[in-house]
Amino acid sequence: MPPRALSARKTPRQARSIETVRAILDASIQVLRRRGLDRLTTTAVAERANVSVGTLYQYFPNKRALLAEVLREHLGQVADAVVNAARRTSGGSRRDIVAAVVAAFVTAKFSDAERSRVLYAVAGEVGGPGIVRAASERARAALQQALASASDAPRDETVQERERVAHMIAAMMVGPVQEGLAADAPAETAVQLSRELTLAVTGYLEQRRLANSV
Amino acid sequence: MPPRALSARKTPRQARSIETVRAILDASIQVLRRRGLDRLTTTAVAERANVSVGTLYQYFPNKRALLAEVLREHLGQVADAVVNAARRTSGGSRRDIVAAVVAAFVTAKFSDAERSRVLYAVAGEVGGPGIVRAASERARAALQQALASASDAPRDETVQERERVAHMIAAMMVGPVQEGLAADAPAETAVQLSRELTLAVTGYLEQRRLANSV
Amino acid sequence: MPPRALSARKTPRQARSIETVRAILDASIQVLRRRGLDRLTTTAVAERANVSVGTLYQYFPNKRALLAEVLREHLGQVADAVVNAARRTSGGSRRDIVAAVVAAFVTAKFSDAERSRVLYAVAGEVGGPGIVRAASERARAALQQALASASDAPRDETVQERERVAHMIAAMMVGPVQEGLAADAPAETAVQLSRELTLAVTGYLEQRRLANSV
Amino acid sequence: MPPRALSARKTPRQARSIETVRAILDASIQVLRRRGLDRLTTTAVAERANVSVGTLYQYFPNKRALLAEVLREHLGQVADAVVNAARRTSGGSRRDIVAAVVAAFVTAKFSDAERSRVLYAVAGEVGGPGIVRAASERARAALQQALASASDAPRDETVQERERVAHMIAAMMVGPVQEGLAADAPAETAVQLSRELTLAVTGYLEQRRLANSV
DNA sequence: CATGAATGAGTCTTCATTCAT
DNA sequence: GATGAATGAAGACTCATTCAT
Repeated sequence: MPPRALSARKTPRQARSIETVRAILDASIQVLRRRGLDRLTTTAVAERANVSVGTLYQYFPNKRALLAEVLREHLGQVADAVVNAARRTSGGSRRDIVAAVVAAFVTAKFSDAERSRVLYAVAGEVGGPGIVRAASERARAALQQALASASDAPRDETVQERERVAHMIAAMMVGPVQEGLAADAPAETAVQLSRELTLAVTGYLEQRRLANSV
Repeated sequence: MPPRALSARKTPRQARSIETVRAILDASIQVLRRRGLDRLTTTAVAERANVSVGTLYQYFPNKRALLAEVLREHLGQVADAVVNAARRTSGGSRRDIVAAVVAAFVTAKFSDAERSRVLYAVAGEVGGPGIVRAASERARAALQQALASASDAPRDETVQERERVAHMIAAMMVGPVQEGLAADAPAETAVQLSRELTLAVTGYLEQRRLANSV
Repeated sequence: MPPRALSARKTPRQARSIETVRAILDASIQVLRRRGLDRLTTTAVAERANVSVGTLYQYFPNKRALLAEVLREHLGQVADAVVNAARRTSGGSRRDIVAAVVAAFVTAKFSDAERSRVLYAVAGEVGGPGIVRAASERARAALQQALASASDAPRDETVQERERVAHMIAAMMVGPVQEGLAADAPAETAVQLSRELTLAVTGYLEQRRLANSV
Repeated sequence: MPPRALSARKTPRQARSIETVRAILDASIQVLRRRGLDRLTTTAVAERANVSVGTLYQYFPNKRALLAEVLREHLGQVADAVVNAARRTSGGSRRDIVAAVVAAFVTAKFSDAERSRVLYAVAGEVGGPGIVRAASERARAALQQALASASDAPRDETVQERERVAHMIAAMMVGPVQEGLAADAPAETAVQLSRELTLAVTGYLEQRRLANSV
């Protein structure tokens, strides 16, 4: 695997190294919080992580790679949550699957709301969209599989349709969650949001069934 | 780019001035396309607009205000389209209203897909979220009013519920459209997307009715 | 007289022109007051004078010439006051001459204290020292002549000595007045200052006599 | 140059750093000499100091702070000289104190005449007057104390009067020295100047005594 | 491996000055 | 003569990245 611009320069093996990388990653989010993306400097990140800039560059080839990693990690966790929910409910009713996935997504995003919020800008950066796509692709695949295995899955659906549906569902959740995060909404919003989103997704599936059965 | 005034420095009155501002605004999008947000320089914009940097600064107090205006204009047009669709179908069935609004939103976004795409990063910038909120607020209000006046509007819905619903619908559309734009999808996608989104929104309303009538 | 960088571009003959130049000169001082020398722009001056920049450049070849004129005018008035005082008291006692000259200088400087204060920075600019020298030269010459004609003038003083003395006296007044202006001192300070300065100058002359008579 | 911090960004601890700061400070004066204040650019200073602009900004937050430091250093040295002279002659006759202080001031100013000269413009800048005041305040305090302790100090003088006198003396010296520096005068002038100033100051004290004893 | 001083290309922004109307 | 939009050279300042210690 040749070194690429957006991947880490070296995979840390030592415990010490792992801690350092952890500190840098966390510090990045702190700085993102306090100063915003366009005033995030590598020096500021290093300072907050209590390491020198040189050390930062020991683990990340450049600033973009650092931010990419931060984003990747966050989205990875969110995707993990969704994948787990999908697997856990696999074989259940479509409504149960949907409810679980929606709840997992919303919870993951709101568990560290500020982080999710500040990372929004990073997602728009160069390379960001690709990372977003990768994560959502993974989530989508799990969701698609779960829905296909649902006890009440429609038998006559093509793979292509299933893909499209899973895509839609994954995408549908993004906007409302983003807006919920942007508002100064507490945990209460999250619950509210889960319910509404579940209704929306369930309703979408229902409408599709009706439309197809005509 | 430190936070500063986001409004224009001088409102152009002369025909000549209007053309100049137009050129600058358009050039900004060109540069956004070719170089991306983080390599967008005021000099590059001025050059592409065939004016001097000085002239650019005659109309915009700083770079951020310029980008804010570009975003504001774009979102304004989208909001206009949605508002018109909502007004046009006001009094009709909820399904018709939804179909019209969804179609208007998708069409507006896809009519200049590249512009929509590149502006995504700008929306994440400082100040961007506020502009996004302003536009979506306008769209949401129109949608809410139209739904309230729908021939099949539920009588027992509170204003608060109506607001929440309109909010959800407006937010639901964002993700799928954004993803559709990110893909190299042609006009075909837009049609597809409209249909699916209409199903989703209609389904959402339907589910809410069922849930409330229990 | 060929056009030089620091002189006005054209001597205004018309009443209208004179008013305009007056307005520009006054506006310069206003701007100096409100924004300070390094934030004084030709546009700001023109605006405050209610003329266009173009008009300003009709009367002054460049910014430096404008500021030079402002300084020249101010120092000219001060020099005039001193010259008049010297002439008026010519033939009187040295003490009377000194008292009159000191009072004239202090009064002229304090009559528009703020103007004197803001012009201090201008005097340090390129060309400023020359203008200062010209004005003080004129004042010094008058003072020298008056002292030479004093009823109690020492008979055995060489021209060179007289020149040196007049120089010293003129220079001695500068520091205390400058400092008085820098403080937020009211008119009271001016009176105080005149007295002290008169003592100092008189004392200086007295000491010189004693020294010479030894 | 908007008003900002006038103090150093980072206090140099390393020997290397101290040298660097020294080089920058000296280079500033060189540039002031060759190009004058208004053509002094941070780049030019950095170049002459053989460092990069970045390094300059590592030690000074902005251009103004740099110039302020240059001025502060110069005036500090002058004040030191005066303070030392005052302390050294403390307890002696007023004439001796005055002679020593005047000589110290003139010598300090003339020892690097060009530097003194070019710094004149800097003193007029925003922030300059404050620095000047601070230095002269220190000098004045020392002078006041020395005069109070003089063997021939008037017993009936109030503290307020003593303050005023010291103020006057400190201020009186400024003008003649400034003018002496502006002329292309060599060391000879300095001697001449010291003598005349001593006469003036002594005369001032004498006149005050006469005035008070009436 | 860590450090952090040094680098300097790259940006934004200002403003004196011109000149077509 | 007056206007003020346009110009663009110039300058302050930042910050990702390197590398000698």
